[in-house]
Amino acid sequence: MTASRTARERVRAELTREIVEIARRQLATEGAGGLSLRAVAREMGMVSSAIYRYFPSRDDLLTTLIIDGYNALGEAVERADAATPPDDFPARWAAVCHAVRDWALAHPHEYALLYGSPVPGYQAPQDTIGPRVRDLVVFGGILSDAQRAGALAPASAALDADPALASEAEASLGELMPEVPGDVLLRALSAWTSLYGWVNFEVFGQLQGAFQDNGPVFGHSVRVLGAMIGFTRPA
Amino acid sequence: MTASRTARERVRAELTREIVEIARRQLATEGAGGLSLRAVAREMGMVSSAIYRYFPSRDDLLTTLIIDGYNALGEAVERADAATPPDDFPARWAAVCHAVRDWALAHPHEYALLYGSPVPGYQAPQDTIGPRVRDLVVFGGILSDAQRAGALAPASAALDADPALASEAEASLGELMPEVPGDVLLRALSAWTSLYGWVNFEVFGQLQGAFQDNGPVFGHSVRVLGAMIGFTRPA
DNA sequence: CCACCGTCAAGAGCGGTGCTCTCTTTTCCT
DNA sequence: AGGAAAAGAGAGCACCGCTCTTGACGGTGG
Repeated sequence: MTASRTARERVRAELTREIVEIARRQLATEGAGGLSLRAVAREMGMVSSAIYRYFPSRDDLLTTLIIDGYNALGEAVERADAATPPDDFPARWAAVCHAVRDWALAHPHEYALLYGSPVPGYQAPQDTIGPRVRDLVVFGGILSDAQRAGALAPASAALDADPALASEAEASLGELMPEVPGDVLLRALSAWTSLYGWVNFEVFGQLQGAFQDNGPVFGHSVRVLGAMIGFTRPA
Repeated sequence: MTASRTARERVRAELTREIVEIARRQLATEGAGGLSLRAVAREMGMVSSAIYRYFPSRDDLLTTLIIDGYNALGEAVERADAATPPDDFPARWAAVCHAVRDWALAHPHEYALLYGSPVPGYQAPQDTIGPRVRDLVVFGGILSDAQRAGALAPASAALDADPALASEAEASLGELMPEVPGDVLLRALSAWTSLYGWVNFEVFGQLQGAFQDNGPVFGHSVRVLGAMIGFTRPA
């Protein structure tokens, strides 16, 4: 009974998958603005209105692509972290950074969809908040592990944060990265924004021609930021 | 003679200005994607094709808005820096940072146009490179001044950069911020990306709900980054 | 076995877009 | 005053997202 029903549902799932795939390819070549339901339909040999059986609107298709994007980036980051010795915290931080940059450079339009200007009139639904923080979860794990292993420098006295600020940071980030003191969380936040700031600059062409090869500069920046966070090498 | 000629040219300049103004208002309310030449024409009581007498394409209008945006941001940064005691380098750095953030939060759509995903199919012409770096020029001035005043910490031995990297940084950024050693330039670059990374996150809604008020967190982050760059307080 | 009913593709159509072309009107210069 | 240059008006092209209606297909209950 379900077999026959799934017969229909299977072709539906397959078509849905194909739509998303074609859409992603168009996204990769044309960018988010160039994604056109009619073009997807054309490429599938469908009529444009038929697409609406599968995605009620362009925004819904976009949402799917966004969620997929966050998941792809998150997986890349998770893989990079998992492939690094768990007690070498500077290396894990560097692995995460390079994973983010590499993925972004490999999928610039998808990255733009995730971290660029929000699509006008598009409001991200709640479904995106889970996948959206997968990279942050990995980063939080590294921080927590380092803290537990005593491999995180304490806050420097010269730069201690307002205690209220530190505790607010602990409250809002404590779930993702428990046990890490607020001071360190705030430093880590700066490093995190620097990572994504760099990638934004690079993907969006802001530092075009500044360096012959951005890779080494990025690598050095990652080391500097790791030191700012306070990671110490394994004993 | 020129008076009569300017009679026509004056109305042309006036209309051009009005087009840009309406376009900027639409940009502010609708976002870059919602900018429509037809809507601008409607609001002016013109026919859509008449707009093309003033801007040959939508992209050209966008370019004007972009240049204006860079100039507005640059001016805000310059003003903030000029209003700060010239020998208080941490304060000047902080002033620049807050100027960038404040302007971005006040003009989110214009900011998105400058630092968000590039508009698909749009290639920034050469005219933008001048205004584009006005903020960076200010930052470079602060760095150079601090260096000359001996108010910049030298590179820490533990984090010295590859000499080739440092010299490449000096070569590519030396014009904007002369006399600053490459090591420091690389640290400053990290701080700069952190600044814009933060503002990106905030303007694009990425850290929605993370903090009650982002302002103090940003302020602290700016102090941390200033310390990372190596600014020291005036004697 | 078959009639039924839900699912789906197809097509036409609406209002919108950027942009081009032609035609007329206005303005300026000689 | 007359001709050239500039500007506005209008129609039209190809595209877009999206909606509505129509007809066909196919799994399911009687």
